[in-house]
Amino acid sequence: MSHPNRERADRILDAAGELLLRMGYRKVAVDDIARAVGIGKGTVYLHWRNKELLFQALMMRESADLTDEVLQAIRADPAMILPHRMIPGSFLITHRRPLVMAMLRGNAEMFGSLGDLALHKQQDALRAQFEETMVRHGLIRADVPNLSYALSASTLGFYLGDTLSHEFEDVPLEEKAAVLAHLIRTAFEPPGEPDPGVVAEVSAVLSSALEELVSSYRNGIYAHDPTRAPG
Amino acid sequence: MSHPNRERADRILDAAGELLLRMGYRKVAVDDIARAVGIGKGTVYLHWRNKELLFQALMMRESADLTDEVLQAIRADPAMILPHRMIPGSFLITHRRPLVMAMLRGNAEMFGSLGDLALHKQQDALRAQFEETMVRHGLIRADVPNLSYALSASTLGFYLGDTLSHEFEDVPLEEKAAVLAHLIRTAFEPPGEPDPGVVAEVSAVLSSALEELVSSYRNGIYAHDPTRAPG
DNA sequence: GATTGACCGAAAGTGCGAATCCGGTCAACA
DNA sequence: TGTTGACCGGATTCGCACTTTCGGTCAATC
Repeated sequence: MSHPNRERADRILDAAGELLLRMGYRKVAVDDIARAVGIGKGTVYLHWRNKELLFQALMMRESADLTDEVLQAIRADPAMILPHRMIPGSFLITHRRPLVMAMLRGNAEMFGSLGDLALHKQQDALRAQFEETMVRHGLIRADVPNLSYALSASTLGFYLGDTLSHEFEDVPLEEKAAVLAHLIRTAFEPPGEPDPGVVAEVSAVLSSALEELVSSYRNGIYAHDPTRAPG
Repeated sequence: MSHPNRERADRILDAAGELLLRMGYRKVAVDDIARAVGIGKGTVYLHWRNKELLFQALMMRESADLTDEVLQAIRADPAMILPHRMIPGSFLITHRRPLVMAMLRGNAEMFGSLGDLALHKQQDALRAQFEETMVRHGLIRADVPNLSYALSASTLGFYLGDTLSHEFEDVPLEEKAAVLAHLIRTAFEPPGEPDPGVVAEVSAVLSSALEELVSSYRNGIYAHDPTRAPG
């Protein structure tokens, strides 16, 4: 069985991520990555069929790690699934991952035509499930019009933040998260304290959904399909 | 007194706006504008010293017209000054002005280095006054952290809307405005009905501030400074 | 079998003179 | 006095040959 070292694959992705942040997709040569790791260029192609798949794997790993961080936070405190904690929490976690930030800001300089492909599909599915679960358990108000759009639009501005305007770029991230928390709680959550039993149940449901997403990401990372026989 | 026709100036700005939308700042030649109006190129320079000032005048007129529309809406119904009506109202009015939309989306293709200059300064000042007045009269909650940032970030996503993602691009504009209204009311306004007396008073204050802004814009449009004597 | 780097060809970059475009001016004109 | 468009020159674009870069392969090597 041809099983290229996973540890080596990770070192390759480490180098790729570092170089990607520094010089952008187009300026990073596969050779650069190989030399940074101290291996031959051909070896990189033992792991992924081409450059694009390599970087897709990199972004998958980033997504997996990020999702895992959220998952851990929920495990540490199930009340984290409440929208006004979950959303600002994800906001903070995401902002500590420059590659993910660059990706969802659509940084065209950094990712030259690096299509997100199925990556967003799964996230969208999860978000839909999140919303549905929340509404069903009464953790999000039923009277919000067009909930999907409402959440998306309300949140977007926080992520794009000082992409334009620079006006608030030195407001501390935690303070921005606090503002987001206020917004989500007042506009999307029902008044009063949530029922601990419901929280525990929803927490369990979402945790397993997140687990599934993480392992789905992880599976995609090292799939290089070495046995590609022609004909 | 050298007073080039204001009506002609307006026709020039009309043509400039049309061409700007169609081909972008760089591709619009002053000659194109002149020919579209049916006048000589030199005549354009009787109105503005150079191309950049012409387009600044165009954007000023857009801003003036937009602001005036908001003003008229307030005059027609003073309750329009309530945040949950004012902000979605401005949202709708703005979205009907493609040039303004392009400008605040920072459409670099369309405006090549066309600095906003003092244009944003005044809008920021007005926004600050709006917020301060609202808070002082109890029309916006006092417990919102970092109000300026909160309003800005909450609103931004609605304006940027489907610049990214395209996911919600065929949600009707009015529905988006309704979502925004819900957001603003629940997150920024105090519960209960506002006092009609307060509404009338604030309406008067804001109206005169808007009037001032409109005429400030209008003054800038035709200022071409023909008597520029050297040293 | 795993690994490598010389090698290939396509594609992108470079240098540079020629051609073109266009903002801005102003003498001529109405 | 108001208007114009030919004209100027700086900047941009174009054409084109040449060079370099780099993704991907594979015979040779370990």
